[in-house]
Amino acid sequence: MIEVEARELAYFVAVAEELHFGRAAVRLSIAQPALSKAIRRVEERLGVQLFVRSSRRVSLTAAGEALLYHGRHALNAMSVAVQQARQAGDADAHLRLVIKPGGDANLLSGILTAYAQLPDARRVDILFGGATDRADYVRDGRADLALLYAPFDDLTGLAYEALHVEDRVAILPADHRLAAREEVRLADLEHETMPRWKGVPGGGTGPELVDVPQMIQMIVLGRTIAMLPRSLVEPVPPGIVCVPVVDAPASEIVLAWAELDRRPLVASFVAAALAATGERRQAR
Amino acid sequence: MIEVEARELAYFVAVAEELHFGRAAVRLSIAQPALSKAIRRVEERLGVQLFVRSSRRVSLTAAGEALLYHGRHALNAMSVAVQQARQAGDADAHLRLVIKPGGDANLLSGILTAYAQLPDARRVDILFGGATDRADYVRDGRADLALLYAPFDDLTGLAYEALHVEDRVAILPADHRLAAREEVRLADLEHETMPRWKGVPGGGTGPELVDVPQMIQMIVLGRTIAMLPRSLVEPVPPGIVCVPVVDAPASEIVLAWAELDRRPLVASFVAAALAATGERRQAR
DNA sequence: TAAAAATACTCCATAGGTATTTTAT
DNA sequence: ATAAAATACCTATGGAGTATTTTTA
Repeated sequence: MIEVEARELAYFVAVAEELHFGRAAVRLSIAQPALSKAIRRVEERLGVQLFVRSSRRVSLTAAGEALLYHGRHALNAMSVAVQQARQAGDADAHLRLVIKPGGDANLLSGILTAYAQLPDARRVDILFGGATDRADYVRDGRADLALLYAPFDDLTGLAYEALHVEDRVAILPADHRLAAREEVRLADLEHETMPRWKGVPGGGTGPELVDVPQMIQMIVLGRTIAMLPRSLVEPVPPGIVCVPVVDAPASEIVLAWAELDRRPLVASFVAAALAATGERRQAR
Repeated sequence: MIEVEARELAYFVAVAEELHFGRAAVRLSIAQPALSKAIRRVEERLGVQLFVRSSRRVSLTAAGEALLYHGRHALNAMSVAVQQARQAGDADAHLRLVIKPGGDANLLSGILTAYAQLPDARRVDILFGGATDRADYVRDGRADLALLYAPFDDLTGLAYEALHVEDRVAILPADHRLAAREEVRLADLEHETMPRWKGVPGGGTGPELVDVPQMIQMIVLGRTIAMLPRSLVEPVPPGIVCVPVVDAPASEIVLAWAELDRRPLVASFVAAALAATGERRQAR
């Protein structure tokens, strides 16, 4: 029935990430021959080669790529199962909500107030995640809920409800050629310098930015412009102008949780949040 | 790092399903004391009790319920990882599409023809699943793609594209009081006898049905009426009348695949299917 | 020739077996 | 009284260690 043990899969993932048996063995705190043997064992049982080895280079086969991708997910699911069991044992564990500092569009206090009214309300721990990893907090069980932005965040594996829909604005220095416009279109911004966001692949050709204050700096200096949901630049700092981008896809603030997490505990919070923000949208 | 091995988790799931250490041990082909010890070991490492045992009854704790639910998913993910690795090693494996016999609304031949034109087309194996388990074929890796019905099938863990949207019709015997109507509303059907479908919890109060031909029988006999997407009763058999239900949520035929499956192989088929059916809808 | 993986072997931790006891209905 | 889980004890498989050899850029 069980073809590969979780430990063996973790060994494989370590080697696949390091592409070096020696370093992977160190990372796993086992000896290199034991690791070599374990991987060979797995290859034998699966009947496929996972690595192409030479004494100078280790690389993944197509089968190895597939096992790395799905294996990471399986290991994550194993650890989630353990965490959920632990937490279910603790009858009055706190709810954990992860947000981006300053990224709640002023919805949070209303939500928390509404939730606190419920008879089954638990204490809520607010965790501060980065711009890009809050979804992972939920996927790997470090948090129960997250405030995320659609369509920016990857919502794979999550269920969600939209709390707030807002238009997107171009954020321009006050002396920019488009700053006086009532509205702009995506085509107007086509040749403008847009920033890259740290940890996010793709994006524009401009400076690499870490957070909004730094972005404001760069815009005031005329080094870049940006396009964001309006709430992220409220209040509008001096020297900056926000112009609605009428044809950009709308941005949504969504409350997300693990798709598999059907605890009433979580549903209650979501219901309270929806009531507090007055939105009704269809859940997945 | 690894807190519970896959084998231990499988042991736990077996006991949780049987609620009996002896029977679970038989099912797992190990001795009962070994199983008792393994479960105790897991409980010890997790620091939570999973079962309440007496010599007459075994039952799950809240922690056990959580571990059963998430553990099943984790074990499934482990087995999917293994299967995907095996299949990736086989460079010209077939695509596996699961459908319900007669449930393709005549879309299938067009899709297959369009797909066969592609330069990277593989052979397509058509699997026949039951009314309710086709989604599971995809979730556990027995199939790569499925034709499903929204909102009937549970699409958790799947990504999908809608191929065809159709209205729902009330299926009535020719002598029914509503049979002459141009259209009906849900309220008109409120006190009618609706069938239960085998393997589907809930539903109406009428006879338990296995398939559409049997349903037709029961409707002709006046034992029940039903409401289904129109394509499932094409051509309309004699003695039967279909009347559109104007306020029922629309039914969609969707082409679904595992959310985590991002193989170009699958994407190609989906693209061909969309082109062949002429629909464009947003994927998840 | 040197870095790195594979092989050879040894050992022991532990999963699993059998026999028996304890427990709760 | 009895069904069923837990405990006691034993065995052996195989995972992991050290030392060494093989491989190829």
